Amino acid sequence: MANYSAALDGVFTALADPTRRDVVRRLGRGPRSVGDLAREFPMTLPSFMKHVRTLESCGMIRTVKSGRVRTCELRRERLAVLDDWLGEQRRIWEERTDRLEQHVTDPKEPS
Amino acid sequence: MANYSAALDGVFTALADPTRRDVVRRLGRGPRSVGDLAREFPMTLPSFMKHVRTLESCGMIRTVKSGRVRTCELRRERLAVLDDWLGEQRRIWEERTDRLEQHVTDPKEPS
DNA sequence: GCAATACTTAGCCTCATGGCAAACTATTCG
DNA sequence: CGAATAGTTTGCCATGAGGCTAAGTATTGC
Repeated sequence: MANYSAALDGVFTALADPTRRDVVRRLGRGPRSVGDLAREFPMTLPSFMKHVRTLESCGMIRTVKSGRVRTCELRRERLAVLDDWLGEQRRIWEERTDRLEQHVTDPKEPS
Repeated sequence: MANYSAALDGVFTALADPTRRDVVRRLGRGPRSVGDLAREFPMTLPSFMKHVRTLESCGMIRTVKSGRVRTCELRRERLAVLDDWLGEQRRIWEERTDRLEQHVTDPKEPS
């Protein structure tokens, strides 16, 4: 469970941008080519490609070039890092809640 | 379920920084003062305060100043926006999976 | 082969982010 | 009151993110 920090940095940063979240959402319905996706966003292709590269380098998507077309596919399993982080948070909260309840149950606990 | 985009921007951006994730983790164990927290990070107080403000303005924490001490408290419920987003993603994926399975079940489906 | 298509690369610009030091304000302790 | 404590404000800086245009490369259709 060591240090997922770099992975978390990448995934959270990638998803912090609405364009990239939108790409993830669209790719959820199935693979698409870069150009095909890009047409749906109000920016130039080079700009859009940066988002694709960002998503790829944090592992959220996989891309393959075949001929002159680059196809993007979502890597759903990558969101596990978010689940893990959320899970860890909740574990910490529950520990705390347990401690608090213990104080209530056993009021002669030293302050 | 309209447009959580601004909230998502804020929360994802806040959590994209390791210092801020760390603050969230520490606050999971209970409220702390700014100075108390700051001592555990290798940066100056003003720099640290920026992180606190970022977390506060996206709603991840609440802070109250009493006397000369500002106390920070986690707002656990704020992570619901992440749960919602993850949930929406999964819903989309499942819809897709259903469609794919339908093609397998009913192979005379037109291409 | 030539033109159109689908990216890629290069270079540039602007703004936001994260960090700093110095100086200031407001509380609290002795 | 005066000093120490706990933040806060200000101003500065370097870097990186996200966007653009222009020009280049590699495929594919006619």
